Amino acid sequence: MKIATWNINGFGARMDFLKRWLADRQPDVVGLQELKLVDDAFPHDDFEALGYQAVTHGQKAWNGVAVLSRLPLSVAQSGLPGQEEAGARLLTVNVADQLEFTTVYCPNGKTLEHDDYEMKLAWFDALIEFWNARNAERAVLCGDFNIVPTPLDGWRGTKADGDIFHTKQERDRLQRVLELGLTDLYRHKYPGEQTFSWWDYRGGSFHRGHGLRIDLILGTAAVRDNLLDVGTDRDYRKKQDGMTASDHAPVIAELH
DNA sequence: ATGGCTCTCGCGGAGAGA
Repeated sequence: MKIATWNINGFGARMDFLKRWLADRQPDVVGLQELKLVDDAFPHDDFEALGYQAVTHGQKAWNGVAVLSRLPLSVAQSGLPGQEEAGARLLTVNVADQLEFTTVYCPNGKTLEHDDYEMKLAWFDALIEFWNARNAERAVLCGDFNIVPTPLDGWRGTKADGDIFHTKQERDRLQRVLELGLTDLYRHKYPGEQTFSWWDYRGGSFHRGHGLRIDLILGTAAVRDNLLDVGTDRDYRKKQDGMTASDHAPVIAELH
């Protein structure tokens, strides 16, 4: 089973690029973030023609998450309880009674002084509470976490410590998520390697290697123990036949 | 660098992203 997470930065702007990627990589289950699309506008027929059932939790212009799957899906949770005002950022589905799959678009925070930073921390507290109440043996929590887990995961290393995305408060929240029984699949498989999943559009960041690893696939022990491989799909951070890429690349994990 | 791209809304240019 091939699972993936991808912040597509606008479904409308990325649909053709997304279809190309699905046909090329053939993932079984995909969590998408930043659709910036209302649910009614999602072209389900187009994706069913490609073999994918879709479930969306969207909103106009901002945020929005979805799961695409080649296996039957049922919705378990749409929206993080108590955090509705933060926007459409969480979707949990059951995949063919084989896997509980949650995708998240965690708040950005903007700056340490902005109200959104406190909102980000509170959102993570709610996520921890939400996950703590779940108990599926085979579960995945994936998405855009908007936190750089350790200095190894950002191009500026320890020089970025304390900046937004790199604060102790944010990293402590992520650590508490992991302590709920989840493993960061990439870091588990490649303990000392550096890879990124996001690069700024500006200033040639991609080609200069100025990126961050903020898109994560976390799994329970049952998922981790069935991990074959995991990595960033860097080719899809690049333009494809004139189609612009998202500023995030897909992250793909292959499981037994 | 003092955010230099790209997205959405909507028709100009502002706000957000990370």
